[in-house]
Amino acid sequence: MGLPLRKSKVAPPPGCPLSEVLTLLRGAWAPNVIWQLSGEPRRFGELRHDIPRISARVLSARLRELESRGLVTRRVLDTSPPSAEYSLTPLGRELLPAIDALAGVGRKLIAEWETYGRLVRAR
Amino acid sequence: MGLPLRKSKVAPPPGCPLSEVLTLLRGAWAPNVIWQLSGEPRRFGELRHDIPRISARVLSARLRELESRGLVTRRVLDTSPPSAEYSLTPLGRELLPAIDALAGVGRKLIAEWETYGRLVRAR
DNA sequence: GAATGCGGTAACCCGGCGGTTACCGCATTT
DNA sequence: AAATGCGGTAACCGCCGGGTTACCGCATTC
Repeated sequence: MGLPLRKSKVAPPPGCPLSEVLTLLRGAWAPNVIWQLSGEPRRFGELRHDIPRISARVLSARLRELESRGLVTRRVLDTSPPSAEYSLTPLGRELLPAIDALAGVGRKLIAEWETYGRLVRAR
Repeated sequence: MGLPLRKSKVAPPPGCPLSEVLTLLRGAWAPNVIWQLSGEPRRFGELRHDIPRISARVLSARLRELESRGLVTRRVLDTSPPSAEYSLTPLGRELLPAIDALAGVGRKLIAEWETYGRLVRAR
């Protein structure tokens, strides 16, 4: 016989908060950009240089996304040719511990995959 | 004059760990699936029911992904028609604190967006 | 015997994301 | 005068991720 459905006890949506913040990290290169900004402010060209395979198009997109969500500030420098400097806002910095936590799990995942031969094929 | 390039001081890649774990969370509905599994084990139909708009195709894909990475176990129950039960592995459970941290930031983000009228348009 | 519910899988299709290329104005360099 | 570097943007384009639909075998229910 089939089993009766058990109703979920956890809150209906994970709350959008998780999804919201994941949309920010989901775009290509987003984590790398944030990571690069975790230290000193960096200019567009520096970011391009430090994330070698990123395209200007996407870098620009990511930065403007993050800026519009209040995680990153853009400051135009009075140089010529004009250059721009990006840095994390305090709000943006709050992501760092969470990112560290994720990275920690990532390390464990990788270690585990290596010890017990990798069954991983998918993806 | 243009500024001289400053070289990045942070490790070249964020280490793949972050990227690795984000690939797991990046697929549609992945966070919701994990969240639902954070309590008791759940069956396929229950998951479909509790994540109303997910399609069977994607639910199946996410579960097999997570299983192949060692985050989820699948147990076939001896009932008829046969049913399957999914639960988080210990490794999978390690994600939960990190996810909580992200959700925490998510809540702050949302709060902030609401207090200071939302400039958010993108995405 | 037909319909229903279980746990999926296969095929099709469409939109959007991201890579590539070309181009912008401006100031310095050659 | 031409080329270079800065910080981008616009247009084009291909791919694949996810939604939709159809279908599977099996056992119980009507």
